[in-house]
Amino acid sequence: MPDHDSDSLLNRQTKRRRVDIGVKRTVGSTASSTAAATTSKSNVLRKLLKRANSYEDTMMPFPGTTIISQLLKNNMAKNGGGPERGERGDRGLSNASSDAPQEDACSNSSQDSTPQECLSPFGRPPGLATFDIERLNDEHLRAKRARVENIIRGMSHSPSVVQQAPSSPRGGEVCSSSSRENKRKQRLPQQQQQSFTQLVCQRKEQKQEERRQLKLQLEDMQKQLRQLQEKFFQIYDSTDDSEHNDLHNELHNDIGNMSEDSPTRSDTGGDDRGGDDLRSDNEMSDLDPGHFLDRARALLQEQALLADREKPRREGLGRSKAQGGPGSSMHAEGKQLAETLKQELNSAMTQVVDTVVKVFAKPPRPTPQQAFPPLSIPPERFPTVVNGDNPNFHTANQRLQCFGDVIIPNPLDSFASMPGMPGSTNDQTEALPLVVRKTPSEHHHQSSAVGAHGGHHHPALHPSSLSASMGFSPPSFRHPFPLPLMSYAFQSPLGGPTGGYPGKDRSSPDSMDLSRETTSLRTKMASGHHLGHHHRSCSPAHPGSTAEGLSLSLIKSECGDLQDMADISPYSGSNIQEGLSPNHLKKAKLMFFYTRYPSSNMLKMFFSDVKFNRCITSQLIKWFSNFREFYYIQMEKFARQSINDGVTGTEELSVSRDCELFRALNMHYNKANDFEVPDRFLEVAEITLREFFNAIVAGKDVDPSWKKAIYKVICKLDSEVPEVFKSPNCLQELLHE
DNA sequence: GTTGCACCTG
DNA sequence: CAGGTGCAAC
Repeated sequence: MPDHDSDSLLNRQTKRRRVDIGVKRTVGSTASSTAAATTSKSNVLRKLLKRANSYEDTMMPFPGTTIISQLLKNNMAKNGGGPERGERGDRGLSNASSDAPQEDACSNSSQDSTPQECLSPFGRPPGLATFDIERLNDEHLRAKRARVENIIRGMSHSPSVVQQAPSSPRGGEVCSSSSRENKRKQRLPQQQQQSFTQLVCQRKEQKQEERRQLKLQLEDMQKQLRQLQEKFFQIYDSTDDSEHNDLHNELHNDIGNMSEDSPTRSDTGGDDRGGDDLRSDNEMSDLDPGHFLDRARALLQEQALLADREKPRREGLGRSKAQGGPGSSMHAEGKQLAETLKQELNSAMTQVVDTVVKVFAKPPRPTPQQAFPPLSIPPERFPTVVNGDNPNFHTANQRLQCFGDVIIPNPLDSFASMPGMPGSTNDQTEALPLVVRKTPSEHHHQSSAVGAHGGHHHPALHPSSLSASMGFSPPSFRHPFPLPLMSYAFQSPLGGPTGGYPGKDRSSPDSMDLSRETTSLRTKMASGHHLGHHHRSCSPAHPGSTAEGLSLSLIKSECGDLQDMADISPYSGSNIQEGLSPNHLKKAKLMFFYTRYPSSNMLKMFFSDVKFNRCITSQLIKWFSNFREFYYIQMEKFARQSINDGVTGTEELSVSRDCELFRALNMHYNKANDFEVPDRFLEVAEITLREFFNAIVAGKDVDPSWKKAIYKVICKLDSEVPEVFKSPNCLQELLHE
């Protein structure tokens, strides 16, 4: 036994070393994943775009996509070509952005659209039924046919349709065609490419024309704004020059910026109104309507703010508008002017919106009643970009929103909830697109009561994932669905026949922004049964939060639901929680004073108010494992310390309630010190300490597995946990004694 | 194949 | 405290 043990443990040690390497491996994989991060970003985009494309193809396009596509394209352009460009840089835009990597396109197609598209250009034979089918086997002819089809299709497209297809923001500026077409084009010989290029140029011209129009309109708007400004400053410049100079400049810059290329702005994270606003205005072409709206909005707000600033100046620092305050005539006047300005700006903005919508909606597609009214995206969505948040993130999500919601009726009423909150930059809405409506059948447990269909979940959405990064502090809640989970769990039904969440998509740009818990959870979920082994990790705890239950309960329940539905049957009572709460943690810690190695059954008995599944069990076990870890670390530490202090025999070692060791332990397991630690624990602690002491003195600690013997001893020292702990209310009962 | 554990890491 | 990993026992 000892031999075997030492062998295996040595072996284990080497493994441990490998674990260390494994850590490095983790780092390495992290590195590779970061290296692949750019790739994955684009993967996600591609996926989304591809989906959009496929939907465009299959579902009959509607104007919304056109606009969105345009927006996205602009956004992509703004982001310095976006991740796509970065990644595919050498694939060359020169070779026409149509040069979508074939394999990639294929894989995408295989995921979300019909496989044929990938296998053969004849995925959509109808238009060419007259061709001899028998010759399809001939590779050459096949390619030829593809070319012809392509040309025919291209010619049959009305120029304005160009706008409709290009949803590929991957810089499909020149050849704005769908990815499928891209695939085709790949196979085109050069001569054919030429005629196609002609087409492309035609379309480009058309686009330019539209841009010109837009530009004109925008210039018009700028004029109006300037007039308003001047009007405004005529009055106020004299009152407080120093104060207003900044804003004045800002406003002027804003005006200037409005005609700028949005890309530049977004590249710098948004708020670059620094003053290089005199950039050449040549390429108005990439003007982003959303951005324009945003700027207009910002302008409006600034002017309103400007007007407001006058008041505190006279009334003190209060931010309240103090309408009834002792207003001077100047004050009232300013206020009135501000109101007027607001109104005018509003109308101006409305006009702009209408214009832009008109221009972008121009493509002669019928307007199906779609759940995605053009530009129903409130301008408030865009300030986030300007505000300096990661533009990639937002734009990516906007894309998600666009494409995802286009297909599925907007699941979260996200739009409905947003108007009326100008400038609030409702952060959680940014991630809403990640949510896909859950089908009732998939979520028939308590969680369904959480409001999958209620539409009220988003205020507390993904508390676990976004609260940390965005300072979003969820109120007490019966948590909503954890978004990443949902995005995983229900991706499959939506992902087309092949379905499934691409396992390789480990580090999507979105997931990178999410908490690691949920991210890795999704990862694990995605990896299917591979998580079987260490599923315990599937429950991100949320100790920092005040509410009980928290998101972890739902996530856990998700975990349980998805992994073993069978485990959760016995509980349907209303008192059964789905997850472990901070109180459960506290209780577990107190239980540790009695038992260091509780069995699963014991845990189930003592946490009877929790709906057990494998995840819960694992989490509880993990808790105790962590407790032990801390416990043994302390023991070793104090044993070594006492050795250093000159202690020579174990009889000198004792653990009393006032010794440092005990205080450390008590602080850990009984922080509030509102529980009286049983004497038995002191005994066990003393024994443990002495075990460590002896082992260290004997030099056993050179053996990498030297602790194992100690563990063996300690695990036998568990004592009965008082019945009180079986009560769900044990904490109250215990702590009030 | 599952489960529980220790270890390491963040 | 949780994630991840390897290992061992069942």
